[in-house]
Amino acid sequence: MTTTVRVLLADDEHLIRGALAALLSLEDDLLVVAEAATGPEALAMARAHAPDVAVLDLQMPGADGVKVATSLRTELPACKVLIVTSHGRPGHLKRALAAGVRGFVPKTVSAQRLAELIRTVHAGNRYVDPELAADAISAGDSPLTAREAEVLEHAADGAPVAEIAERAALAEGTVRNYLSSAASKLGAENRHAAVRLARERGWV
Amino acid sequence: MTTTVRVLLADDEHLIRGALAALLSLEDDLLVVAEAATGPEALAMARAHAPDVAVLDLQMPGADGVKVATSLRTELPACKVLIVTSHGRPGHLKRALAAGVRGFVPKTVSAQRLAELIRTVHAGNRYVDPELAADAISAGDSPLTAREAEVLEHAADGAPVAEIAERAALAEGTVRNYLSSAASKLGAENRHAAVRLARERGWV
DNA sequence: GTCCGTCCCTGACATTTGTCATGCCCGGTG
DNA sequence: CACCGGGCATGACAAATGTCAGGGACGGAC
Repeated sequence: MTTTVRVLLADDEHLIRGALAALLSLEDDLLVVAEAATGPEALAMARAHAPDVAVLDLQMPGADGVKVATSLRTELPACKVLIVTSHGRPGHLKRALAAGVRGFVPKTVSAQRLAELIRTVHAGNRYVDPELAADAISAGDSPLTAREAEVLEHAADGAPVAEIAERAALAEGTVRNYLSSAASKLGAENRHAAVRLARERGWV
Repeated sequence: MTTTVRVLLADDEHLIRGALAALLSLEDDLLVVAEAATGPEALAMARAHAPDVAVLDLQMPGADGVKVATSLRTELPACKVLIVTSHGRPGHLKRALAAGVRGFVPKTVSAQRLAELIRTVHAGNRYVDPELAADAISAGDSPLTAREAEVLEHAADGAPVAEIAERAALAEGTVRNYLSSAASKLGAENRHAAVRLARERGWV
């Protein structure tokens, strides 16, 4: 005998969410009990409906899937989290696993496969997409120190050094130093390319 | 009496494409005759099946929705194009309309609404999402000259000026000049922020 | 035809950014 | 304890970037 799995669906794209809800409803052991379009909404819905499995998009307005997962971990430990994403960055996978996420797959999987995976994580097992896992392993850990990452983040929008220095409460020379060492660690020509690379790998 | 509308579905995310195909099939006047995951594939499928309406994702590997639309316009003038997108940048809408696209909507619409819109464009009418249209109008036209845009594009990945100069066959001083004027037109502090802004508005 | 505005292009100069040598503090090792 | 090694922080110098004034080409207005 199979019990019914109560599912929460969170994705900012109505089109996908609705379509997915319809498709998952075709599986007679899955029941979509709630939908959400933003991070905070997902959290509220989870509190209200206490689903067995939460399917979260990685990028949502308000709070991303990993942040929601972190909150759920403490508030609803019984609720398993499965993350789906369009652009899989290595660092995100690592953060997701650290947040107690049970599954991590790209949106290129079929709905059929997603249904299977919902059952898999509900049964207490884990699953991460092999390709994303390989990427994460080959990309490895972030080589950046805490300050380097912090400064790089402040530099992300192309702000001049003076502004970064003020925001980080550091001397300009120090900021330049961190940016420079971050860039060389990442193999980038300059800080802007470094920002791009760090973003791609999910390290900022 | 309503005739059957033959639809081509192109999106790189299996999950969405499959779900969408299933949902649109519920409408008895819509028939999904082909699916594609990349730009070139969409083009090939369109040639093979000559659909009435092509529903294209804006961002796909190989060639984006607008490029595909441009090719379709000459090869299959009878095929109406409807573009769906997750992140609507003002400039994209403009380029899309210039390419003869009949509809332009964000992925936040419901499947029900999408089905209606497929009928709308099939009937020969146009439809663009009001909010996206408002954004496009308020953002206005690109204030950048041809050269400014070209140089800005070369600068997009954070390359040093010397490299940009070589790629564009210009003196370094000239390149700096274009970058500077582009930045000031966009109200950016420096060229990197300028690149970011131009991207957001879809001007590069 | 001549004027005016705009785009395209350039080199010289000022400013910002990247690199280097250096010093402090802290935790782990012998 | 004395000695690393690594992260944190700084200022001085070299290199890249941004700014400026100006010149040539072209098209539309008068």
